[in-house]
Amino acid sequence: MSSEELAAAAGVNSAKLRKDLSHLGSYGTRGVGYDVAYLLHQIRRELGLTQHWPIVIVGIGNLGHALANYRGFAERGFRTAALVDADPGKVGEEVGGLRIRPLAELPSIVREQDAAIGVIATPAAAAQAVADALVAAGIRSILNFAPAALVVPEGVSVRKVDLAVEMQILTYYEQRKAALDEVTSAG
Amino acid sequence: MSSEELAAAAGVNSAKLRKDLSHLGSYGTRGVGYDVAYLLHQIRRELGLTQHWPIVIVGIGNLGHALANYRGFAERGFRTAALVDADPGKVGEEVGGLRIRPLAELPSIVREQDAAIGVIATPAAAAQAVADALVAAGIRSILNFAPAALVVPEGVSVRKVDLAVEMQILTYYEQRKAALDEVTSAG
DNA sequence: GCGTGTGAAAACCTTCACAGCT
DNA sequence: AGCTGTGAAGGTTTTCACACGC
Repeated sequence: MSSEELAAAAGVNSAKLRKDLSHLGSYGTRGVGYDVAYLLHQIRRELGLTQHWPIVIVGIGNLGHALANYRGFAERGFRTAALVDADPGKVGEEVGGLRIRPLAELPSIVREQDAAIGVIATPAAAAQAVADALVAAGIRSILNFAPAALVVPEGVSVRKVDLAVEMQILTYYEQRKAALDEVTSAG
Repeated sequence: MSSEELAAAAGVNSAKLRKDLSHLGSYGTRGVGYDVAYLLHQIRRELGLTQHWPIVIVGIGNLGHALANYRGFAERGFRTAALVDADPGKVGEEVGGLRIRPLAELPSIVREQDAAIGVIATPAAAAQAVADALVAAGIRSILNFAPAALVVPEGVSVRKVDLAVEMQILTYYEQRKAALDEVTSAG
């Protein structure tokens, strides 16, 4: 398959796609294109998608529930190793085949399961304390769904997903579209 | 508050923060800093966060459930106007105080509720068909949680949130950290 | 004196365009 | 002939650094 076709499928410029792929090495054939299966294998290897990563979800509210039951993770190389909640009323409850465990067990969970990623699905007010607990337990990668800016030590990676912000970005464009419509119909 | 303090809180460079704010106008005072309350008001106005936006959630599985019950939206100016699912078995069921409605009702929902954003929380296989239905119903902004690249007409905005990709980015860094550790301990 | 607002410089990213391999 | 891989060009974003107003 040519870079032109791959780029069209991905919605990007073909030169960009070729340059990006060139960072992995020369896996294309001039005059022919790319062997998609081989390319996928190389990309997976480079991105570390060939191994399975155990994750710990903290905060089993609505979002935590959804994440615990989400099939997409397993399909993409992630295994939900444990569920944790600070609420003693929730501890012991079973969600998606896993028993909810207390925050205090984080260190042993991380050790036993060799957990690589902590997912924070708590309210914003609890997020920093949970992040501190995850880091203390040995976690070095955090995916944060709480609308809070986390402070973590050097060497710990944090990614934040803020659902409301995603929508706000859409409404910003929506507003601009509306303003543009007005100008257009007036002019 | 100075740009230095605001930048530290946001985790960015102070010059960048000042330049970004300057696009909204001159809301700071030289030698003093910014009036945070006034600044927030100006930012909210510019970003269109002063009005409430009705949203429609399509696909009431685990994620759809979580989104329907998520409090964070209301706090940030979004109102869940309707829940929609293609599964006749789910239609009529009540989630978060709203009755699930069939896909066929999308046009009337969008008209009656003046819905601005469609949220796709379906499996990947259904995502394009749902997007087409949303666009046909008059929606011009889509937030897509399905791991699928949507094709939409000019003038329709799409944002994609892929939870597995977020984790893959973390594991990529994790892998690089591990490789670096090896080199360091070997050298 | 202090901190904003902003030209200019530096860094970074994307696209062009074509030499070179199949 | 056709498509990759990549220098060079063009564009955008980030940072620097300082004139200017409080």
